[in-house]
Amino acid sequence: MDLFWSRGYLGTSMKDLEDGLDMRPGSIYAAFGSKEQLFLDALELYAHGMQEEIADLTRDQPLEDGLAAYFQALAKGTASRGVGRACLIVRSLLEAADTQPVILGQAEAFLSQAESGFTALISAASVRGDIPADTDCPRLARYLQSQIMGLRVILQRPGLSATARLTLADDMLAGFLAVAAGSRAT
Amino acid sequence: MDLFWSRGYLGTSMKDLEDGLDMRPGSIYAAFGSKEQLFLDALELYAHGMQEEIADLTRDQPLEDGLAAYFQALAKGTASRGVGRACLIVRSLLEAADTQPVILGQAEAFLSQAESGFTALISAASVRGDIPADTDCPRLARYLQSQIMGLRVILQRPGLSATARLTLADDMLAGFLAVAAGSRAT
DNA sequence: TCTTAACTTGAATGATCACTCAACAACAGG
DNA sequence: CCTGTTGTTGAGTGATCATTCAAGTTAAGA
Repeated sequence: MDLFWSRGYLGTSMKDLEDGLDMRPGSIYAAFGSKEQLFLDALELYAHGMQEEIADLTRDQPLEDGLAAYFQALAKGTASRGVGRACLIVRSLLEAADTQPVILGQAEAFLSQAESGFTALISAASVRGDIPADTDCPRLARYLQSQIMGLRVILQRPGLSATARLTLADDMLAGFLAVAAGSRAT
Repeated sequence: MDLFWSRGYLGTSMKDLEDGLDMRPGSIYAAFGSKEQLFLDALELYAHGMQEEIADLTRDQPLEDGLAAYFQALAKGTASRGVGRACLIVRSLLEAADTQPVILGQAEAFLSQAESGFTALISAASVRGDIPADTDCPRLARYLQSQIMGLRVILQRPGLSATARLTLADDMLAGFLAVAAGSRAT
């Protein structure tokens, strides 16, 4: 998975995979069927881990604190799946856009799944009282997801100072809270 | 440029370029030197156009209206360089991350250039009085840029309803204005 | 120890990759 | 009409691509 994450689907050759998995081509094909299927398996593994990470955000703390900690971790590069790398699903979505329909479809599906995860998170927070009770949860979830996407992409830039990263994380949280306070169901 | 934009650097073969440019390999190499150089030229062309687009945002209207129109255009897919495709520079940044250092460097440089463009835009808006005069312009520009990145990436998803897109654009603007109102220089 | 099934190996496959270059065409100045 | 220049052509280069498969290895059951 790490190989695909750092090099992308097209950028990862079977040679790379042989070395990374310490398997010979025959074994790889016996186990996974094709390079594409292996990639899809890796993508699913990644997406599954990300789902857990989303669910853990508010395990022991209110939404605001969980998000604050998450944004900070992203900015510092200490988040488990955000070490200076944009989301693998986003990466795959962009890479597969016009050329790899199967991968595109899966990436889309996993993003939709992640959106549901955020919706559940926000819904629970509104029940708990962290945010207004009449919040339009799917709508706010979509906003949150696109904020995280933007943050993770911009953090990919090598030349961005540590303070700029942290300030950006703060602003992201502020923006989210402002929209959360205002995005009521109609 | 359109070829690279839709298929990516690795996903575009010389065969594709021969067809797209209607040139034979010899002419392409005589004119551009290498596939990488051709890509860099295309990236520069794209970045240049984007710079103009940024500058035009507030040509005849206050910042808020210009951004609102831009977000709407992105959501509807009518923006000139946002027709359902994420930014080529962002795409290249992700694709080149660990494998194509030269392209990575250029993508980084163009993003930094775009950030300057946004800073100038915001600075002018604060002088004009659209936003508080003591705004931390580079900081707000970074926030705006990451919002646009997130928006354009999420709009790349095929399965996203038209109303969801427009609502998201509205929320983006609301988030930006809230952060703009609060992000003063210290 | 023999049989059998499951798994691994790595050389070989044809396709495609980015790239080169000797031959050729187009045309301007003399 | 020749000559020099500039640009184009496309078959050909070796490398690398994803993939296959006959042969070899391993291990468990009888």
